[in-house]
Parts: sequence; C-alpha cells; structure tokens
Amino acid sequence: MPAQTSQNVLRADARQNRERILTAAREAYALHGIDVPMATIARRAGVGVATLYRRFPTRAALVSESFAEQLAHCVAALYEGLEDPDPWRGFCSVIEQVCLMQATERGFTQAFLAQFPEHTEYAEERTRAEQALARLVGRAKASGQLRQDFDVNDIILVVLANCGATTGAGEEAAAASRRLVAYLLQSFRAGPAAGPGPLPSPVQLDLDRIHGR
Amino acid sequence: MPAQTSQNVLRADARQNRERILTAAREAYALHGIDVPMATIARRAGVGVATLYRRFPTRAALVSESFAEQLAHCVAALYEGLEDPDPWRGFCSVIEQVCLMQATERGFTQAFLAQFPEHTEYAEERTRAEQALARLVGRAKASGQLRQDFDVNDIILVVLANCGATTGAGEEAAAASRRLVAYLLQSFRAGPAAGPGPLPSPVQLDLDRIHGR
DNA sequence: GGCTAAATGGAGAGTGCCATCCGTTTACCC
DNA sequence: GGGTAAACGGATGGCACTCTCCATTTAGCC
Repeated sequence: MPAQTSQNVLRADARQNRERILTAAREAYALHGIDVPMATIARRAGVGVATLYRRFPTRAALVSESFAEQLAHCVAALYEGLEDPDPWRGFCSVIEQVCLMQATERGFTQAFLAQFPEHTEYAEERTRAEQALARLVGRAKASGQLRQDFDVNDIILVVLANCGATTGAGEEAAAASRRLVAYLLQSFRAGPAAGPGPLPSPVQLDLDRIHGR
Repeated sequence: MPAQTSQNVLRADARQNRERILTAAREAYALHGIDVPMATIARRAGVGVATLYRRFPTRAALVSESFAEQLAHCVAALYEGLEDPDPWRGFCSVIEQVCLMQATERGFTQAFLAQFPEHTEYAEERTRAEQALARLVGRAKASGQLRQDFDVNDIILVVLANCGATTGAGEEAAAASRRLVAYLLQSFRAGPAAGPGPLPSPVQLDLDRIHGR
C-alpha cells in the first residue's frame, strides 16, 4: 500500500464530496453501465465536473475506486476458499462468488480487468492472488476432485464466458450466470463418478435488450 | 425475400462501389472491431461518406450485409445438423460451428444478434430457425444423449458465453472458444456414462489486450 | 472575525463522430 | 455525341463527450 498522505490532509468538504462522487458513480454504473459520461456522474453527485476530475484524474481511477469494495470481497473469497477443508468446495465457492459478483454488479468486470494490469502498485497483490489461485487449483487437483487437465487459465476463461453470459439486466443476468457456472463446474469435476447434478432453472434471455444495451 | 427491384437497376459503378464498401467494411471490422467509424470504412473503400450512407442507411444495415455470408453459413449448419443421423453429433456440430464463427469473425456476434430482431422481414426466417433449433434439441434429448433438463435457451447462453470468451484476438480467441465449447458440451451430455473426454489445449488469455480492446 | 490556501463549479475550447445537403461528375440509352 | 437521371463526394451543421482554466467561494486556523 503506497503512502496516501494526501488522503488524510483532504479538507472536510472535499472528503465528503469524494464520497458523494463515489456513491453517484456506483449508482450510475449500475443504471447505465460503465460508459456513462463523467458529467452525468458529477451532476448526480451534485458537484461540478472539475471537482470530479480533480479527485479522479482518469475514468479508470474512478471505476477502480468505485468497485474497490467488491474487488476486496472477491480477493477475500479467494483466500477463504483456499482455507476450506474441502478443496473442491473451496474451488467452487471462489468461482461462484466471483461470477455472481460479475452478474450482480454491472460494470464490475471491467473494473476487475482494469484494476490489476494498470499500476505497478498493484503488481505485488496481483502476483499474490495469482499464486493463491494456482494453489487453489493445485489443491483441488491433488484431492482428485478436479480433473487433471484443468488449467489455471481456464479460470480466466470462466470469468470471460460469464461476463458474456451476464450481458443483460439484473436478475436475469444472475440466473444466467448461475446456470452457466453450474454447467461448467460439472465439467471441471473429475471422474465419471459425479453424474449430472441438479441445475438452477433455465433463463429466457432477451437478445433485443442485450443488443440495445 | 422482398422485391428488390432497385438492386438490379443499380448502375454499374454504383454496384461496384457497393461491393467495395462491403469489402472495406469486413476488413475494417476484422481489424478494429464493429465500432469503427463510418468515415473510416468509406475512406478505405475509396468512396465518399455520402455514398456509403446512400447504400446503407444505418450502421446496422451495413453490419448485417457484411456478415450475411457468415450468417447463411450458420443457418446452413443448423439445417445440416438437423439432418445428421446421429442427433447428438448434429447438436454438437451446430454449436461448434456457430461458436467457431463467433471466434473467427470479429464482430460477427453483434451482426448475429442485430440481424434477427430488426425487421419484420426476417421474422419468418427467424421463427423457422427457432423451430429448427427446438427440433435439434428435442431430437437429441429423445435419443437419450442430451440431458433432459437442457433448455433451448441454454443455446443462447452458450452463444453469449462464447462471445465473452472470444473477446480477444485471432487464434487465441478460437482456442478459447474450442476449449469452452468442449467443456460445455461435456456437461450437456446425458448420463454418467460419458466420462470426461479429451480437451483442446488450454489458452493463456491476455487480459491487458482484452481490456484495451 | 479575518486571513489564506484549499476547494469549487461553470464556461468553453477541443475532438470525433454522425448524417445530410448540394454542386459536380458519370454511366447509360438513343 | 448528346441528353438525362443516377451517382458521387466533400463540405458542413449538429451533437456528445472530455478535460482545463479561472474567477469565486469556503473551511480551518489564528
């Protein structure tokens, strides 16, 4: 974590405005997606555009900050999953939670993808997360519950696929995500021992809405 | 098919320009994605913007026309799959071909999604395709090779998921698609009889590139 | 209460794209 | 070869968004 001295020196009104901007951004993202104009967020927050830009010099910075909490949740889920006594359950829980977050929080995926590669500042945390992921996978394989030819990169594959499936609105997206993840996890499971389990209910996806998004 | 009298009456130079525009559009889409400015396509085709707009009044019209061939291929694949003596093989082949098309032809997915809902003109073909899809699924279920709780909407789910997974460049996208589809098809297979088959090789996905796309 | 640096917000310059208008050019028919 | 309608393309107005400048306000300290 870098020295954030300026954060504490922030004047009271400035700090309050900063919070209002973040709140407004989260609301706006949820409503209109990540591409909402900066001016809209500023108006919603009841501040001028300049104030927004002074606090968050780039759009990416604002996005990152806005979803920091959700990202932290994902990271936490990762380490918790790693400590689950049942490696397979831990593995599933991580994937499920990350995917659900993607489905629930609109724009989160972009934040997720934008966050890490950005600054060297995060490089350390990133490698740590990657190692944890590798361990999660290794553990599940070692226990014989995850198929041997599973690759760590397949997790990225799941995340991206889930991102595509959740290009839609609210509850529908969550349902689509649940079903997709259920299908995939079943494939990841090793051995023919596990027959097809029950699935979450199917989803009627409205292509028109997705196209118009 | 509607009366397209104007098509044949098109003057020679106009017809040639029309083709050049379509070629330029396909190239531009492949290179820069679907959001490339109309002016860029016009320049590439060596025509004025006005000419482009005269031929293709809306962006959607241009996109649709540009990918008409690929779309026809998909439709053909559907009807061929339906006539495969092995229902399961037919089912798989349809999904595989559509997904491969998505992975190979950048922008195709948007064209695919944009095409049908648009005009009433296509409504008929659309319903016909949907019925064919339903039959494809029904047949595969009846043969006992497709799990009973599979839903027709799951095909849309696959298409969308695949769309997400292929948000990348060229060969990488195709590899990701193959692997995802292999995983999914395995889940769709009924009964514990079929153990995990071999998978296409894993893919290292470059998140930076995807984010910057 | 008054001073000062921090913070503010609106106006506006700059950019990129869409879509149309209209004077000029060109293919086609006779 | 000449007439005519079709086709052309650059210029242009309009719009939406980004990002900065600067005159004004305000919090915090004495």
